Amino acid sequence: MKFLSLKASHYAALLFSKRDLSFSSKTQLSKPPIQKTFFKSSSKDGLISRLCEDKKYKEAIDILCDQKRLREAVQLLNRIQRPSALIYSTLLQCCLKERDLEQGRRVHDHIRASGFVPGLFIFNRFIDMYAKCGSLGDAQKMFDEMPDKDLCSWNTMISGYAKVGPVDEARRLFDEMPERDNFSWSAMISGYVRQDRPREALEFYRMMQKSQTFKSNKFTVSSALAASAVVPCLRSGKEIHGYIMRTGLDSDEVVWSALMDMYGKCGSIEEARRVFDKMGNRDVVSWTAMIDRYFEDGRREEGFALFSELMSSGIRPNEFTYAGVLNACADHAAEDLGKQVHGYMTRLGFDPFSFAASALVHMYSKCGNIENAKRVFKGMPKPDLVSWTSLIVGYAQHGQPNRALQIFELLLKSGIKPDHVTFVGVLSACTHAGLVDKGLEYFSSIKSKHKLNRTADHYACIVDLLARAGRFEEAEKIINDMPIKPDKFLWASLLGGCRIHGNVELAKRAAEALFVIEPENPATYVTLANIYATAGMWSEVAKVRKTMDERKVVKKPGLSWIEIKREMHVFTVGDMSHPKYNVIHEFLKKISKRMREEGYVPDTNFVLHDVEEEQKEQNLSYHSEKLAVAFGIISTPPGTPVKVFKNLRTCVDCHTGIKFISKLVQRKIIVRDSNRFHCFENGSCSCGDYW
DNA sequence: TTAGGGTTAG
Repeated sequence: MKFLSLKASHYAALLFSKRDLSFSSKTQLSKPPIQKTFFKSSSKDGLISRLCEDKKYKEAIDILCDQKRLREAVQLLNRIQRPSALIYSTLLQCCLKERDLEQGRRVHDHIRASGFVPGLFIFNRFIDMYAKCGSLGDAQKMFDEMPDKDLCSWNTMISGYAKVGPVDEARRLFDEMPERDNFSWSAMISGYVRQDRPREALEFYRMMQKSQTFKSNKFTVSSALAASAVVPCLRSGKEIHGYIMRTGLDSDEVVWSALMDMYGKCGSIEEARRVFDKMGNRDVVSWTAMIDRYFEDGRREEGFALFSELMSSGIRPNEFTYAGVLNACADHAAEDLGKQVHGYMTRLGFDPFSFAASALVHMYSKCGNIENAKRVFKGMPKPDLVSWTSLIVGYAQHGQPNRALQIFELLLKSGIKPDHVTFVGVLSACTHAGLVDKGLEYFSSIKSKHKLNRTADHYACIVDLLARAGRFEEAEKIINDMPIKPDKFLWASLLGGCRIHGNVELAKRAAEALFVIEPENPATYVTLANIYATAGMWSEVAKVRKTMDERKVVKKPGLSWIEIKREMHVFTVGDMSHPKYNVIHEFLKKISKRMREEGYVPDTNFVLHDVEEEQKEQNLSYHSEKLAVAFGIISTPPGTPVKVFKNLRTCVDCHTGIKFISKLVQRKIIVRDSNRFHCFENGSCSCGDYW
């Protein structure tokens, strides 16, 4: 399972941070400008009852809706003799906003029972509410029942089918429409964008441009820019930019944001920044988009610096902002910074129902602080599927796979339906626990019990599980019978299993498949060579190395990093550039001697080169995770846990070595590698040597 | 007095 994916650009950022290791002083976040808390407003019950006594129901309903007390607001209907259209409209709008279909239906029932005859306006509100609450059937029924339809009814239907439902159905309606206007066109374009069909969105945009009757406006260009960003297509984005400048649409801030975001997503980050700098009215969306584009581009320092600037600008961050920054913290395992962001969120107030809260669970989970992840999760009034899944994955990767499975069972009891990502977490928990048969059961339940389609990820997980356990025949049967094409993750898992069990023949097949899919990935060559090396097949090792040279494949450098006092220290294999290198080296030399006395024997199988044993041992002692662990130990007081992060999987020898180190120095050593967490304590590891 | 746009996670 892909856990920590570092793109080439991320490497650049990490390597850059070797020279300038700390988050710059600008990144030290300043004091928050606003002190305000959501969900702590004093109860307005007294006022509401007074208003009801005075029969001022509309005002009472307004307050209840404002406080998200929709159920009570709808209940008030029973006390009103003849509710006005305005009251129904307010309630429907609130149902729509809260996506509360149940209350929406209750309003509908009330209208039917009361004999109120809805006009066009209320009909349109109903269509909108039903469609956006996900009940397209009801929306369609209302639409068909309407005695008269206006352009707005048609547009509401189109925007509801295109937004949440099948966009092709919206297209059918669009074609059937007696007349169209700008709303109809923009609803279609944005619908295609939302349904992840950006090329068709652009096609629609061009069709509109070509038609003489309709002119593009700020709505259609923003959607078209979003479509260009998703493709991504810089050329069409630039074309739209030109159109915007020619037609004066650049007076709108949303258009500017869309423009900036498009440049960022099309890889022109500098151009995005130029647009951002030129913007007259930057709002929280434009700030958030710019910050996220930096993170996406691996420019962590700039992203955090801009976030810090936002915090002092007086503009209040929203859940998108928090989610973006927290995810960057999660990716870079920057827990201290993540905690700081959490502190700001608590002080400024954040919606515990929102995905900012789930981003917190994710951040703590991925940084290995499962206790905090659990604490945040427990504080959520209604944890969403993402939070549940984050916690499951967190436990799975943190050496408590059985706990992960317990959480999954609790999720099922809560009534929330798991999706395919949840099952990736569940299957990976089984893998980490070595629960092969249990994993097979879950795998089969995805389709039979939960009625979900099994994805390539699920197949990769199950093959991983079987291959690690050495059950290659079953793994091969699943591969042969699967209805979808095996992907690179599946073959890589199989190859990994072959490495553990020294299955040379199957390894060759898996590697061949990988060479077709991604000939540029050095990991395949390295693993295959290691399998040959373990089997003593040195001529084959040489062949693999030759192929690597011919195809100009370069081995991905192993990187480990450690955060000490909010400063990031990055190490590569045999790294001598760190200012404290001498002390680190001295420490490693001394501890190696004590490790041998305790019975440690270096495992030299996993060194690619066919060199003398002694030299191989030398190479191993310089692996980046050992350097980072050593630096962590010498830089912190005795007893402090050491937390190290690695971009690749940890090697067998380092794994054994760190077990010894944890015992000798009496420290808890946590290593997050590209696949999971290893928690070393007193000579053993939480993964139970299963990774 | 209804319908259309930009930031988003496991």
